[in-house]
Amino acid sequence: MRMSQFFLPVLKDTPAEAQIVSHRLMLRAGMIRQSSAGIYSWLPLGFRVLKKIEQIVREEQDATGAQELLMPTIQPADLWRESGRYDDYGLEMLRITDRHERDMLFGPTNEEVITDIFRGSIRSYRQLPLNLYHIQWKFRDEVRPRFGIMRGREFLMKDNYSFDLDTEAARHSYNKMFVAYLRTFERLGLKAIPMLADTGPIGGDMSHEFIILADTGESEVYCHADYLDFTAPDAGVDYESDLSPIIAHWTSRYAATDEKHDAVQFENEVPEERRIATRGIEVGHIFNFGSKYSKAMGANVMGADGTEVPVEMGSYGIGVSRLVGAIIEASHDDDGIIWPDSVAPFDVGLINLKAGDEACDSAVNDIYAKLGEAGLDVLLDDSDGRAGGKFATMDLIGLPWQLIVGPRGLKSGVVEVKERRTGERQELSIEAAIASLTGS
RNA sequence: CGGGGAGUGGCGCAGCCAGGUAGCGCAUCUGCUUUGGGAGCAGAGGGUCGGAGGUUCGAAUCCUCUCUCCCCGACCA
Repeated sequence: MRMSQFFLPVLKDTPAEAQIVSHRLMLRAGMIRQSSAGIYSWLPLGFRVLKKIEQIVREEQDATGAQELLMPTIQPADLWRESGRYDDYGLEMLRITDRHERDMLFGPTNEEVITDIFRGSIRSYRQLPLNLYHIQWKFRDEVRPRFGIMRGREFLMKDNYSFDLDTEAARHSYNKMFVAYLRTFERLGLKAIPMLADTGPIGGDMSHEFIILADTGESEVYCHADYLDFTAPDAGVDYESDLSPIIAHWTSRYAATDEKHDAVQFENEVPEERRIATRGIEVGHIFNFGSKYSKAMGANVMGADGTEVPVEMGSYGIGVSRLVGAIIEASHDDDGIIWPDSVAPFDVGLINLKAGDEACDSAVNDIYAKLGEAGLDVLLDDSDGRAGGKFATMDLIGLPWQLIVGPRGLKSGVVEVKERRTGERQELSIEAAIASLTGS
């Protein structure tokens, strides 16, 4: 992509409304624009990142055997009356009336719709287990949206729903998602720590929030520093095998949000120098709720013994749009964003320091073509701006690598490769620079 | 929902208290010079001052109502 043709409205000044760093950087880097409180448009650069994250989430879901579908944003109120949540959900639910005066709503979540789909088509335990997910926009009419995309009213969420015959099978479905989440967040370049979460009236230990540590997080969290060195299971993990050892490992140290925090236990279990007390951002939440919805909505299956039982369900959410902000909170410096390779909107920023100069233009066009052929996504700054502005913009939008081509270097046959994360620069021949970026 | 703050050109702001017909920086456009970390000079364009009502000879400025946005708190699978 040539920057001269790319819609990238970067801002030099920080917009007054933005308080936290991810919000400021997303606005400045031309990733989003606010439409109204808690509702944003995604501009091309931001949308690229959103899609990259979405794709990683999708791949890790598919690896577990979960199947993607797509449910609507607008749902009928009647389904929610059946589950009993129409009145319970409160003002956070955006209620809509259509032209026939039917009560509708913009879905804040999808348990009712998925349960309706399930009960209409599944009759037998032989069709289980089943895990369905979608990645869809949600709307929750928060009293006070804030932190830009991190706590918006409209947000993109991956949510899935597992269906099993009994609690043992449901636990396995739960464990699968636990492992998939560890892998997903690791691929996104994040250290996400599973923390025991409140299960409400359901009880039990089958609910975890996945939290990344960040000063700007919304909740206070306490955990053992060992978690920072844990590594997620690799891609070869067998989801049909017994996953409980992995879960045991990842729940072996103290980790709790303030609602579940026990100061005495924390001090007893964690040596002082290993205690982490900071703030965190919730990026995922997995939950088993048994037969709460299946009972209320009549989602039953016939068991092997010929008796009909309500299906055991769980739901699992990842805040896809929130992750964009969360990654920035975890990875930035004074100059701007530092994208992990896996979600960067482009792989390389190619800077032509002197557009219009014959030698620079031809070298840059040649490099651009070769990097493209090698499968890299390149953003070429072919504008006729000044060097300082180009460097500042490239640092701001945070592409992992910069390749800087200027008349001075070209005279001695070299270009500069800069790693955004470390700031390290290397002068290399054009061929060597291409080779280092393409890994060949 | 309680408390606080703000709406003036695309962005950041001044002007408001002590009413007199809108200004600064950045950005944009033109020209010249410049060119490796957000250039200089000269010129130009762009604003129903959030909206509605009122007071006044005259309102960005005073009064009333209203809308929107932000911050703190409460709230939040």
